[in-house]
Amino acid sequence: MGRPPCCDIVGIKKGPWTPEEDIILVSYIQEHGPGNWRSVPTNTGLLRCSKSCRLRWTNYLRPGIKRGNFTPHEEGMIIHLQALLGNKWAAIASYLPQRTDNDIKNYWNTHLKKKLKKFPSALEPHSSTSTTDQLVEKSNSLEFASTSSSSSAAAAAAATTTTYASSTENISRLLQGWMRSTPNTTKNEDDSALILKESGCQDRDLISREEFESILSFDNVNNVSWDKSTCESTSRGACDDGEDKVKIAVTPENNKKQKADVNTNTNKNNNNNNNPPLSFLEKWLLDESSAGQVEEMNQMMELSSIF
DNA sequence: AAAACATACAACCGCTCCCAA
DNA sequence: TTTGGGAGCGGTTGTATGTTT
Repeated sequence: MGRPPCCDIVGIKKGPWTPEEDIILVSYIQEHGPGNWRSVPTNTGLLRCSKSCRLRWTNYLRPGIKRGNFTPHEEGMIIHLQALLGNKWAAIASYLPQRTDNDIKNYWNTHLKKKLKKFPSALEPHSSTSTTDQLVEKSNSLEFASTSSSSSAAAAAAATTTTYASSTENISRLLQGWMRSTPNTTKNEDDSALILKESGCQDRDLISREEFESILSFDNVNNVSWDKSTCESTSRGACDDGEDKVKIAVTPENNKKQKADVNTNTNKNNNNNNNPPLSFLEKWLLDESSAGQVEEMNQMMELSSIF
């Protein structure tokens, strides 16, 4: 005689979440933090089961979730990680922290499975050797590049965003303020420079104000603003007021710290998700053709649809 | 213009795992 | 050691939206 599933309880609401429910859930988590999902419905008055609340948070409302099209590099990562790990979507998602396991799973089922059926060569192994540091460097720079290149796609997506979607974006914006005030977020200028470096910025790179702010705000740097003093201290460079651009410079100290942080994150990932050793992944991650291969596949797909 | 079909993705369901009592 | 409950994961479904006929 087991108890009935929580979702079978009479009075529990199912189906799409309303903006009002989202706000209630977000404000509750803002106050108490995620976790103890069992108590969320009773404490908030939401007519949802705990599972539904957790799912809504992790797959949709959680800050830092990247929406919109997957980049060729992300595609490549998913394809290779799927080949390596199988349908372990949570484990795969740990390598793509901005994507949810649900998103990756959906993308695999709707896009990649079909593509791979047509072009199984995308799974062929590639060889290369390099250090873990190089892996991280490349991974980060690819991430940065994809963020920039996907801006037009993001803009297009934003143009077609529904009223409801807009409201969830507003919730996300509210959450950014919360994230900045939570512990363990990056707070000082050294860390800001580090984030810029981690985002793929090189010494003396000239990046736009938009990029500068998006990189830093995404990584929860407190009170990032676009003024000369911030630019100078944050990026160890200088604002070009006329051009609205900032010159990035990264000190050797930051490189040192980056290594330490990267190691911490790597260990964390491995501990939490039983991920495979990095040495295997670095082989293909560092392979330039990994992303290119997917692009090539996309081109072939386009051609095949024409003929 | 409308119906039929295809696609994308949010959400649900059922199962397993983990942990505390 | 066993057991019950909570959390997390992967598979699947339902529905909204877009595209084609």
